[in-house]
Amino acid sequence: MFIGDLAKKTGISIDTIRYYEKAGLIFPVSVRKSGYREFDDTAAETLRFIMRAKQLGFSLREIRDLLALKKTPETTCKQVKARAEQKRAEIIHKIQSLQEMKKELDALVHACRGDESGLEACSIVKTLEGKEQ
Amino acid sequence: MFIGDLAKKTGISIDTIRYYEKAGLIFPVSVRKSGYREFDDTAAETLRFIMRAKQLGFSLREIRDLLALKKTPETTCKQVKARAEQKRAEIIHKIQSLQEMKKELDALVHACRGDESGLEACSIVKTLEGKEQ
DNA sequence: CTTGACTCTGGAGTATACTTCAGAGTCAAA
DNA sequence: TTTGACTCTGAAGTATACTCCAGAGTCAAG
Repeated sequence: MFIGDLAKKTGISIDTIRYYEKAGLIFPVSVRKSGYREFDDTAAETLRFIMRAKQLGFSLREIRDLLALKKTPETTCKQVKARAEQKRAEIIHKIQSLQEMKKELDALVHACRGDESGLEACSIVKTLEGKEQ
Repeated sequence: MFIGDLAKKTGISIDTIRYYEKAGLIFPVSVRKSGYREFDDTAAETLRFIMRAKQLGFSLREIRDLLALKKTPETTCKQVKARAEQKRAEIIHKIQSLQEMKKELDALVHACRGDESGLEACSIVKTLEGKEQ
């Protein structure tokens, strides 16, 4: 699979894939003498992981670290586990923040009639008027 | 409260606060003839909201939209509710993605002895070897 | 072996989100 | 009223994450 096929398969542009390779996030399984890169399906999986992680606010550097967990060749088992646990804690924290935000929005949405009436009658707005500028 | 006090209170730099003001995320309660901005505690709350939302992968534009939900002065109740529900759906989606990631990390962490042994013995690495490059 | 689509490298350009700076003016305690 | 810390504006600079481009070379079907 050349880079164009991978791009089509994942919806990520060729330039972005090359950028990710320079940033150490993804690697071709082989490179021909011509410089042509060849990829396999795990590359597509990795790209999907990158997209998901990006949407969740992880930087490319952090994503590179997450991916590195999966192929560290010179650290001990203990170190690998410690990094996995740290990332797990970060993720739990993000989930909690999002759940707080969701709860706030739940309260707003459920209190609101959601009809064509003006804002004077909107309970979302009423609820918030006392709290925000 | 001047901008420096707000900066100390929230840990966000003066310049960043001014940048957020230009981007329409935060506003002083008043501005003196001298140009000096005055803020109140709701500004600090807003800044904390911004920090939280940023960590979760929302762009400044999206955060501005979230904040705008709280003070829309010219739309109908229905429109406000629709936007709240849309943001709620986005947040639910983010939570689901994070929970998938957490599940993956859970499996890795719990399967791992986490001792000083080399990577040949590390179950995290073993688990992933078959899946990633 | 030609041809058209594809890929390469390196560098420049763009959007977002800050960050720094200069030079001028403001605040309020003493 | 002086003084030292603080604030203002506008513009330039930085980091991250792409995005685009030129010019040269490669691939594989016919």
